[in-house]
Amino acid sequence: MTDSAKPTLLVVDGHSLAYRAFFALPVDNFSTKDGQHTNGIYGFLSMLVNLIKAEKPTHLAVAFDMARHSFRTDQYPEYKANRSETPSEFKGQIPILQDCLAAMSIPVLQKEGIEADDILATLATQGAEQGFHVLVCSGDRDTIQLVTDDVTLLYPNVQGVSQLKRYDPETVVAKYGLPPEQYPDIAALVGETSDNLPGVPKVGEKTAVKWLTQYGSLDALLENADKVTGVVGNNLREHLEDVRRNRRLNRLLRDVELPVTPADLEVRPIDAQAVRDIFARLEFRTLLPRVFEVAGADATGSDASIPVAQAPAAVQADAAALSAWIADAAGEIGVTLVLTGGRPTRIGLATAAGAVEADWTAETRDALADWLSSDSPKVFVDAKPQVKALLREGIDVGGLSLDVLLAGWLLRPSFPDKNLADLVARYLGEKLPEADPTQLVPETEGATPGQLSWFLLRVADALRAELPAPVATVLTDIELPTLQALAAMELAGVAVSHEKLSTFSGELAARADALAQEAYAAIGREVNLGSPKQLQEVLFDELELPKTRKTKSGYSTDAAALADLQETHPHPFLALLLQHREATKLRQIIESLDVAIDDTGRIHTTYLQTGSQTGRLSSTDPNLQNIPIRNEESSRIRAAFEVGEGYETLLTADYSQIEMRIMAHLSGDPGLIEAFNSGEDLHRFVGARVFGVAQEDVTPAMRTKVKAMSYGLVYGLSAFGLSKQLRIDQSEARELMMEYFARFGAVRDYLRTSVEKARVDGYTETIFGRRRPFPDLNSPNRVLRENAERAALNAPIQGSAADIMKIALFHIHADLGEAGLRSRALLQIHDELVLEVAPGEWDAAEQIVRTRMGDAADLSVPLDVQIGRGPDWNEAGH
DNA sequence: CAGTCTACGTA
DNA sequence: CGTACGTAGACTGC
Repeated sequence: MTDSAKPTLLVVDGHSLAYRAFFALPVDNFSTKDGQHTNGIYGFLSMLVNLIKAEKPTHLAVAFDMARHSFRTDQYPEYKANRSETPSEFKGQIPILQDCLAAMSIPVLQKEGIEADDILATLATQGAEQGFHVLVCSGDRDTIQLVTDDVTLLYPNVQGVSQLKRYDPETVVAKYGLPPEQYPDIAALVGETSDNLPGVPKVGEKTAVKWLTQYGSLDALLENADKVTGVVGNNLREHLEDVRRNRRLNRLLRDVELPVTPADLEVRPIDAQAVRDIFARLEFRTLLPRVFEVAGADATGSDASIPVAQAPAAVQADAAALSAWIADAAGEIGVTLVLTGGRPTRIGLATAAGAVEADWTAETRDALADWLSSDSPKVFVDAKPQVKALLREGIDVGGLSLDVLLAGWLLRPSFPDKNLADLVARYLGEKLPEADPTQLVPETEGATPGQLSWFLLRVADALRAELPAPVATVLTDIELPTLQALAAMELAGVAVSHEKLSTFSGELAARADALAQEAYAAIGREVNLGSPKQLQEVLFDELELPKTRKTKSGYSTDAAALADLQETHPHPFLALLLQHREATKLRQIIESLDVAIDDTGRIHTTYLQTGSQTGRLSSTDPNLQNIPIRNEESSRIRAAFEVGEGYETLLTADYSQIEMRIMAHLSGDPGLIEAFNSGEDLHRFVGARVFGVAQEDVTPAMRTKVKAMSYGLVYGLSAFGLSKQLRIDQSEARELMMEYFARFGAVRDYLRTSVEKARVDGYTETIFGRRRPFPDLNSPNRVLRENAERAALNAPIQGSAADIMKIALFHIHADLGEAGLRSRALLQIHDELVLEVAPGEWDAAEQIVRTRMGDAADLSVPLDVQIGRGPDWNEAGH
C-alpha cells in the first residue's frame, strides 16, 4: 500500500489549540452583539477548516481535556499547578465549540481523568497499527514522542494557530538531534515550566542531547550519573527523582479505553441546518461558506448529502376538477397561493393523499370562494400576504387552522425560520426542491404550488408534535385570529396628507440648511454634520472638547453626549448641531412617509408578526410604530395622518400603564394592586408610599423619581442605571430602590423568582403561555448572563402586554365585522390602536373598543383604556 | 454592492 | 450597567 492510498486520520487537541487561538485573536473583534466571546471558537474552527482542506483527512476527531485533575495530578499534585486560572471568557467558549463540532458531525472525545493528548496518543498508536497515516495536531510538545513514519505532528507556531509546523522523524532529529521517542527523555532532563515540572538546573536542550547521545538512553544516563562531571553533574545527581518523575508524567498513555476506534471516525456529512443555526448565533459569516466548502455542502441550500425530497406530482386541474377535488378531500388542506404584485396567480392544494393545482382565474376563484371562506381547516405558510390577496379578491378566509411560519416562530422566537425551505429542513430533515435561480436551465425543478402545499402539510404535523400545549393555544387563540385582523388593517392602510407632509418637509429642509450654515460659521469650516467621524474631529481635535463616552470607533457624538458637553463646555456649534440633527431626522421620517403614500392617498405598512422575540408586532416599510410624538414639531407629523374619505373620524384607544398593571398582577403586590384599584394617579400614589407623605404632598421631583423607578423595574434597571437616568448619586438611587422595595416588596420577590424559574426552565412564559427561551441565563459569561437576566425579567411583562393587545385587536376586528359596521382598525402601536370610524358608528365602535380592550384579560387590576377622537391622529390622540 | 456602525424615532 | 423594535446615512471592505 502506498502512502497516498492510506486513509488519513486527523486527531486534534481541541483545548490546547482553542486556547492558543483565544490569545492570538483580539477578543474585541470576535464577540457577538450580545457579548458572547468567540475568538477561541473562531480561531480553532478556522484552523481546522484549513487543515481539513489541506490534508483531506478521511477520519477525524477532536479531543478535549475534561477537567483540571487527571491521573498526573493524582501522582503529582503540583502538576500544572503553576498555571493561572483559565480565563472565564475562554471556558465559556468550549461547550459552544463542542456544539459547533457536533453540528459539523466531528466526534468530540473526552474522558474523566485523562488529558486530551493521551487520547491523541491512543488513537495515533491504534491508527498507525491499523494502516492509517495519522496527523496529530496539538500545542503540547510532549506529543513529539508520538511521531513515527506513520504519525506526523502538526504543531502551531508561536504566533497562533494559523501556521502549523510539520514534524516527521527527520524533522525531529534535525531539530533535537535525537529520534522522536527520545524527546521525552530530553524534556524530563530539561523540565517543563508550563507543566510545573522542574528539571535539572542549568541543563538545557544542548546538554540533555549530549548526555543522551553519549550514554544512549535516559536509563543508562541515570545509572551512570556518578560519572557525569561538573556542576551540571552534581545537579543531575541531586535531581534524579525529579527526572524520573518528569519522565513518568510526560509519557503519554497509548492504551486509553475509548468508545471508538480510528475506523469509527470516518468523516461524515455535516448537519447543514445545525451549522447554519449555530454560526448565525455566533455571527460567523465568512466561516460558513468555508465550512460548507470543505464539507462539500451547498451553503445556500441545504446539505448536499441530503437528497432533494420527492413530492407526489400535483394534478393540474381546471375549476370543475378543483371543486371535485375539494369535495373529496378529507381533513386539513394545505394551501399555497402564488402571488404576483399582491394578486393570486396560481393555487396549489394538498392533503396527505395528493396534490392539485391550477391557475387563478375568475373560474377557479368562483369554484373555491365558498370553500376558502368556510370553516373547513386550512394550513398555510406565511398566510398573511395570501389572506390579504384573497381579501382583495373579495374572499375573507375562514378555517385558518395553522400557519407553519407562525408556529415555527412561537417555538424559536430568537431565530425564526424565514420560509418553507427552512422549515422543511429543520422539522422534516429533508431538502425542499428549489430551482437554482443562477442556472438558465435549472438542474432541479422547484416544487410546484401543489407540492409546496404537500410539504407544508407534513411540516404542520411535525410542528404540532413539538408545540407544547400552552404555546399551541397561543397560536390558535391569539396569533391566527390576529393574523386575519392584521391582513385587513394592512389592506385598509391609513390616509396621510401629502400636502401637509411636503409643506413641513420643505420648511424643515430650509431650517436644516440654515442651521448647517450657522454651524459651519461657528467652527469656521464645512463638515458633514451627518458623519460621526467628521464630527469627532471637530469636537475633540479642533474644539478640544473633553472626550465623551467611548464607542467602538472613537467617541460618542449622540444627543446625550452633546447635551453633557454643552453643560460643561458650552459652544454654539453644539446647540446648532443638535437642532440640525432634530430637523434632518424629522425630515427623513416625513420623506419616508411621503414616498409610501399610494395613489389613493393611503399608507399601507406591513406588520411583522414574527418580528420580535417577546410577542410584540413590528412594523416595516414604512414603520408606523415610531412616528414622533414627544415634541411640538412631531404633532404636525401626526396631524398628517387623517381620517379617510367616507369616514367620519379617527378613534385612538390606548392602554394606560399596561406594563405596570401586568407587573401588579403577576407580583400580586397588595400596594400596587391597591394603587390601580384606587383609581388615583399611579406615580402619585407610589410616591406617597415611598416618601412617606400624603398624596397631595408628592412633589413633581418625587413623582419623577418613582415614575422612573417603576418603569425601570420592568426593564431590569440597576441602581447605576437609575442614577444615570435621574442624574442623582448612585447612593441616592440605591436608597430610592430600598424604599421602593420596602413598600412594594412583592414586586422584588416576583422579579427574583421569575428569573430563577426561567434559569431552571430555560424559558419565560407570559400570562397566556407564550414562551421565550433563555439559554444564556446559565452562561459563565457575566455580560451575557446579566443581559439575559434583564431580558428574562422583561419578557413576560412585555409579552403579556402584547398578548392582551392582540386579543383586544382581533376581537374588535371581529366584532366590528359581525355588527356590520364599516368602522375598522388601522394601526397598532403596541399599547395603542387607531381606528377609522364611519359616519354614525361612533357610539357602537367606541363601545366595542372599550369593552374588548377592557376585557381582554382578567387581571387582579383593571385595564384602563383611554379613548380619543379627532379628524387626525394628533387631535385624536389627546 | 453588502454589511456594519452610529444615531434616533416609538412603546 | 434599562426591554423591544426599524430606518437612515456614513463608512468599510470585497
